[in-house]
Amino acid sequence: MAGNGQRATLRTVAERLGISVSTVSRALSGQGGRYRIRPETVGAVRAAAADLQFRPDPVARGLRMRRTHSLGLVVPDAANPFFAEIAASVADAARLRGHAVLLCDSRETTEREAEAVRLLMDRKVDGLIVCPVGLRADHLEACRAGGLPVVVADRIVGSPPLPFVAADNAAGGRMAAAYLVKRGHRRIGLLQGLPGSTPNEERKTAFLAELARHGIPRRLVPVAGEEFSEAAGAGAASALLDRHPGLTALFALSNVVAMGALRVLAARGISVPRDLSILGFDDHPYAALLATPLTVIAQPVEDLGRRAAETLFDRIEGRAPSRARAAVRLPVRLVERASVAAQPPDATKGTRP
Amino acid sequence: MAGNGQRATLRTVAERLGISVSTVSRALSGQGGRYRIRPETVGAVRAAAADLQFRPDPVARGLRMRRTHSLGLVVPDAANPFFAEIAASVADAARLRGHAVLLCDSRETTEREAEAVRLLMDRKVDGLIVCPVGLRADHLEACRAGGLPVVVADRIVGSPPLPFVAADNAAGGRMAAAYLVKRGHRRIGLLQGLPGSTPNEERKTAFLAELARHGIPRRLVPVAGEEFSEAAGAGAASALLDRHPGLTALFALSNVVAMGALRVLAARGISVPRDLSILGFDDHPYAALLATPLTVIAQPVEDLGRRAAETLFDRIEGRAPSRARAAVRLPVRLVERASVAAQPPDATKGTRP
DNA sequence: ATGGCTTGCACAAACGATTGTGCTGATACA
DNA sequence: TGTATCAGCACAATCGTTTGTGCAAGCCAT
Repeated sequence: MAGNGQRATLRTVAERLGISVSTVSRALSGQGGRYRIRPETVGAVRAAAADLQFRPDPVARGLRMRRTHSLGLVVPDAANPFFAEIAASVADAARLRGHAVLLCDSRETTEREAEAVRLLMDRKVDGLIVCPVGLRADHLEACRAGGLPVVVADRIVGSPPLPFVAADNAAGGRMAAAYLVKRGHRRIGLLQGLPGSTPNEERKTAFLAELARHGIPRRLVPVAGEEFSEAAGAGAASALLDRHPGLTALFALSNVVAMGALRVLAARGISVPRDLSILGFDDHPYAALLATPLTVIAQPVEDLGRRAAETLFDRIEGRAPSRARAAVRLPVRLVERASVAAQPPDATKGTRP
Repeated sequence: MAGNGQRATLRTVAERLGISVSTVSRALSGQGGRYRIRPETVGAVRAAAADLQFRPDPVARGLRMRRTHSLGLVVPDAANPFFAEIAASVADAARLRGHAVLLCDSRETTEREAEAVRLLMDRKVDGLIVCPVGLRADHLEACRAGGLPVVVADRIVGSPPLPFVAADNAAGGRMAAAYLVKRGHRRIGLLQGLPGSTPNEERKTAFLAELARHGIPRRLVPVAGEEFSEAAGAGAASALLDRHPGLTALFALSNVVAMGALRVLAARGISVPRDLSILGFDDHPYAALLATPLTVIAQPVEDLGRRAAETLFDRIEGRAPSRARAAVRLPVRLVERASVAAQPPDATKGTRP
């Protein structure tokens, strides 16, 4: 071991052995056979490289190869447990492949997201995983056009859709409706997230359709909410409570929306599930420890990140043509806790809420 | 605008103007004055660059300049709300400086942490923010020795300590003790995290000292727990409850430890704070919505990340010599909710628990 | 002995930026 | 007229890799 301060480069190794850099490069990259390097030479190179603790410089390699072995991850809010878990699982998947993860937080704005995408493209990441904020996807389409593999997670954007990994939102919506009905609820309010976004529309549409199948037409189901945020969830809950006092249950289309609702219920002294039942979309680590353990439709968040990374690697490594459409749907499941009460069948069935 | 598919390089710009790359480089980097480039030339270069949408390649620049304008962030668990929020604030601070953030998750093991540090050093990050897992810090000392700026956050490691940004743990310990005593508690158990780690020792020492000042000697304060994890917190809570049934309050030294304790209390049907009071270290977004809104010693988590990034940039940009010791302490505060009951003064005062 | 084939490696050109050092023409000055 | 000075730019090396091609030496066959 020759720890002479400076980092070893190919040249260091080559000079020590009195051979050329190209030979060293080929010997180390396993191209010894293809380029007819003598096995003894390869052995000597390996030994010298190990001895000098040679590690190829990813920056130089990136310049030459136009591949940086890194990928970009853009999330709307890195502090949100949902995206934090996605980040964790993406980081893990990337590590296994020897890739680095460049993390950007779009702070829930499309401008920041576009800026992040530009930054990451400039940095020559090999691929991009984006949990898009909103509805437009020009900047993402541009990546695809530029030949940069992109996979979106959670939400689906673009037409035709960009390759995506998402939860089976429709199934979740149906399960939610069926469950609430089974528990005897018929006057149900819907706390939605961002209207027009895929998770919102898929969940909402399936939910309303399933309610309709059970004899509750959609005009009897009040809907409120304008985005996926705690504040919007609180606002939506307040609005619904004020305008439709007869509701017995609320279905919140995301974890933060549910949390916003819980805060206003707590503030108003409304007891869950005695006075009002709540069903949420998205689980989170502390849902079971809440004042009322929250019953939820849980997404497999960790899988979401892992599958997104795998889908991306398929494209990066050319196993899937980058023009191919990937469409991965992950199953959701109902986690029954205590926030949805069994509602005694009542006479007001079908009453306009 | 000439969108001819390929990205513009310095050469593209130079050729369009019929001048050399070096002139273009200097004109764009504001070195026009130092190198006596004619102002009209500079203007023409700027215009052409804008027209061609030239953006310098960070990879090539990184190779030449040995500065990548990126920084590494290593956390023990990216999905933990505490570290997720640190990640979010670091990402934001980095964005403001035009730096990218490379995120690594050490999964709470020192080996992974060392591996991550190696990866990041290889990638030539300009600096490193590490939330260390454990007690040893050889790999971090090695960075410092190698001239790579390092700042540790949350925990303090190394001797002499690496530059750090941490909460005022001792003050937190004192506040906790004083508060519990003020509420009438005298038989108190301590649920610790990783023994030997700085947050743990600072919090514990100050807590026990303050209790002693109030006439509760440390031999009367049972301590359990071996690491900062929910499982360990649960185990420690079980052990304390079994061996010291007379306790009226528990002080948990981290958020996850408190959560573990809450789970066993819930499982055992012990009501908080009626049967037992709980005080936690670390706030989190949903603490107020828990079955019993948790009273905590809150750390300014966002500041922790931001200050760590700022401290790092000071070193990267040479404002602080990298041999200088940075030692930033951030104030903590008591957030009073409902998990600590006022304990009636009792006759068993001083009784061995 | 000579031509051709293989073996085993070296040379050099990229990749795209930065930067020290020339080099040329014009002006100024003696 | 000769030369010193300066403006204004070009040339080329460099960072550390990868990779197409060239080129000697050895071997075989004729």
